[in-house]
Amino acid sequence: MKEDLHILLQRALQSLEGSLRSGPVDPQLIVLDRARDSAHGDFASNIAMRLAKAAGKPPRAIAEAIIAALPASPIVERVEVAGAGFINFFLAKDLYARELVRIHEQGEAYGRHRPEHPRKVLLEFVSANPTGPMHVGHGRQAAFGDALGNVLAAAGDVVTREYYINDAGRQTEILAVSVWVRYLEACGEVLKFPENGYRGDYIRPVAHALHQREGNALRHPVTTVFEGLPADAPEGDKEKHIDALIARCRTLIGEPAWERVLESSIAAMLAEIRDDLDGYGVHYDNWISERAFTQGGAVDRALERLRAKDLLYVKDGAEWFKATQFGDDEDRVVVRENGVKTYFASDIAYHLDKRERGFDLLIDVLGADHHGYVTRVRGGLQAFGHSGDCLEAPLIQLVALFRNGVKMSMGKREANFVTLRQLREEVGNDACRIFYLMRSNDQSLDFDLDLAKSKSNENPVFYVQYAHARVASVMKELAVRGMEYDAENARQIVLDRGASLLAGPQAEAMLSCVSRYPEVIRQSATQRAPHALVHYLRELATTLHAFYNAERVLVPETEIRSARVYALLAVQQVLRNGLEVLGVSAPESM
RNA sequence: GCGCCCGUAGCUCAGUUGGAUAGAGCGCAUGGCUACGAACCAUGAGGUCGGGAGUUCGAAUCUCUCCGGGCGCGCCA
Repeated sequence: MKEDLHILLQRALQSLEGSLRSGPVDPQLIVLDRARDSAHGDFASNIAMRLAKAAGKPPRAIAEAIIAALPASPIVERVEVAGAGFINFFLAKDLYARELVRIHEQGEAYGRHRPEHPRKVLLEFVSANPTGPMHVGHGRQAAFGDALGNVLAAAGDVVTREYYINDAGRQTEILAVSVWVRYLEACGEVLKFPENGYRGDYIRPVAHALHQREGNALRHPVTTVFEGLPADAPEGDKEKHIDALIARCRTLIGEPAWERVLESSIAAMLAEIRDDLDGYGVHYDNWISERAFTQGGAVDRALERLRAKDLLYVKDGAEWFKATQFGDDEDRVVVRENGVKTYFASDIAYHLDKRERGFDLLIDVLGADHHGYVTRVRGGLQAFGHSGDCLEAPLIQLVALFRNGVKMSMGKREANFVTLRQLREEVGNDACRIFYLMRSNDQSLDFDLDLAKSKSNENPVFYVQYAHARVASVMKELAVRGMEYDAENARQIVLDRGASLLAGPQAEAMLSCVSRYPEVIRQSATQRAPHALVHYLRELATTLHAFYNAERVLVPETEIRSARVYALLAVQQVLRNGLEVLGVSAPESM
């Protein structure tokens, strides 16, 4: 609807190029918005005001000229100049009724855009370390990433979802040693658990499984294990302590056994994460293992290329990347003094690989605490000649969980924290997702458990789902009463007399709102803002509820009934499409 | 100290390529079920858009500055 109008405006401006003294007008410049006040018509454009300065003419004069140059079209009833130079479009009355027909014809595809040359987008999100279960912060990232992927796909991008498994590096070694220490306990040893280990209960089953497989083969007396290690916190340094413990473990049990512990621990954590995401309805196209990626030599090759470009140098025994050349605050280490490559090194290679796989746009959904990291990764891409713009990193602000009005602690190394699974089981997937998605990603979120569970009106999921179910209920009632509804017949009635049959403030508001859906999808994609869709769906549900309360649907008059049912089914379709994009179910009854 | 995010109605928040009278939900007040689901609807009260300055036809939106809150600033990931 909006696109048709946009084309008319473009044509008008093209024909005026000479007289406006402003040269060709970039179509991007043409802003066309829904009028907030119906007195201003259906759509309004401020293009005349934007051109006024360059053209050296008053906005209203330009507006008049544009209107005069506007090609005749059946969709436009009349056009006015208003205010400082707004061009207000009043559309043909039957246009909204015709849009209903379009919704019925396109069904699930309504609102989806099909550009000629779709972008290839790589969307990486969650990528939580496989060192424990996902927490409520990951839940927000998962909901956002998944919905954003759906929104982009609906807007016409080809989206690939990827999970990068951080299964290399120190954190996984800490995981393995945590499992081993719990294993020692399972063997009957009594000891003090390291401060910097993963102390969560989820470690214990992994340790018990290890005990079942290995028996006491990896058991060593506590005195041997801790003999001569640097002191743990609070007296000593917990980092030094755990690193020494890792080294001790590897010596005592041997490298082959260490590898078994490491791999089985990671596999167990990863299985739980995949299971969690699966249960949450989040599915990936690719799972990329950092270890496999590194072992394939990709990181070494990337570093070699950087050396060849003279973008690495050695200082203090470590090798550094000249990140400052690309806007970072300081240069960054890629190879540590001990010869081990940093996570950043593999991330450079990984992002380079994404581009070399042919993706136009890379999106990393990150927790807000990673914001300082983005510049250097972008710098890595720029070092290989890629534009910095090809990487975007929407930051997801923190989630604070409240129960009974009390904020709950969330550290992964703490014994007790609320997992995503617990949250889902407590409040349900749908409420969970909507709650996460209704706020802008750069707004921190207080997740009130009691509120999400209470089925109160403050949780819009019920409101929107109820609107959807309500239409289903009307259809059931129609059948119960034995009333006639023929879709083809209704279509013809709406095409012929839709504007008059669906008149009245509530019907008009509903029809106008439902026709906005394609615009909302586009805007939501452009702004990387799934929450805009949540707000829209709530608004659409409002117009449906208002219409339902104002007008009786199942009336004896066939034409009126058909038109109203036809309209409700169209709104229901759009609600379903929108909920689908958000990853929320659209129930027939509640 | 530096960087990023946030500050809008009593509460939680929408509103960013600058546009017409700043919106929604909750809460509060009042009203609506003997006909399709009242998990709903209708009406109303409620604002110096954190403060100040600037840019211009026009600023919640852009710039500067100050205040307040959150998060980062590792040879961790």
